[in-house]
Amino acid sequence: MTVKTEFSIKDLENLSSVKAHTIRIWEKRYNLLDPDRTDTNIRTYHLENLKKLLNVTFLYDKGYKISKIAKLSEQELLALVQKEAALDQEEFAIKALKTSMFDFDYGLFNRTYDQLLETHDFRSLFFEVFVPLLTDIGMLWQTGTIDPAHERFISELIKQKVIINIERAQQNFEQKHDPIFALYLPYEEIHEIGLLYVNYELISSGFKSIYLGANIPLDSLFHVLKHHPTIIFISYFTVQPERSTLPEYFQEFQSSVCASANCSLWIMGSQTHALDSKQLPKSVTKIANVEQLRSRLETLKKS
DNA sequence: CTTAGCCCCAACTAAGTCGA
DNA sequence: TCGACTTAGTTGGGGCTAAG
Repeated sequence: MTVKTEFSIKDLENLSSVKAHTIRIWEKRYNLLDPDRTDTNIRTYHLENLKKLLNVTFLYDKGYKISKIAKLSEQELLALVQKEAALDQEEFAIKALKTSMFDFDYGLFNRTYDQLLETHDFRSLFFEVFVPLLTDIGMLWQTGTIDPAHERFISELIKQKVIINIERAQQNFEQKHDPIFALYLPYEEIHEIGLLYVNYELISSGFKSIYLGANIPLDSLFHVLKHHPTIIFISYFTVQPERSTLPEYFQEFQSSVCASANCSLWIMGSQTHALDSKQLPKSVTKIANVEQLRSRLETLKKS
């Protein structure tokens, strides 16, 4: 069997569903393709032309203007196609994960997760799929579309995946950098996924961490500090402590936890977003997002 | 010689954008 | 918000060529 290497404009029309007329006008107006010609001026296309046209129509169907597509270089075109394809996959995965939530279907959840891992590392999976999923679920939960059992079910599964990845990172862990971090949640704070993910970031960046977990009163921190005087605490506030009591909380941290030692607390989470960094006590640092956390870790690595 | 397919050009239509 | 301009796709006509 011989492989077809030359195509007529009609072939391209059939393969791409773009009218031959339109292909000609795209060539004329935007120099989209540059086919060879026969002696009698008939267009003949190569496989490369076909591939390009299929990429162009893929983007075109996504709503990109033909004039914009035409301005892209070959590399830009390819990159954009890959990005859109990834978005497609992620959107599809989020739908599948929601379905798994409604059916309490572990199998579907795990299959979807494994599939995503073929094209994503855990970090991008977490941010491109899990975070949007959790945001959506937050909405559904507020509007009463789902009940708490669904929300718990999916959150626990996500938590498990973060934990598995922490464990994996711990297995070939070697502490490369100081200082040590201690992670905890304050009283009544129920959202643990964010903090777990922070733990994952720390360990995979070569920092040692002590994961204290939920419902940790401030005086427990004091005891940790006795063993590790240079430790940095990280906490994640999404519902607790309440915004109005935050200054009080920081005050108490300052006076009862780090009375004599020099210590610091990094705070993350939605409850902290409105805080003004300048008004915080000097031992307390607000970290707006994981991006900022990573750049701080980079700085620590260098020192 | 007819027919089908391709070429190019010009004109039309529809939708979107812009500026007074 | 209204008319002018821009963008993009379609339609049609006239001409050329190859095949039946």
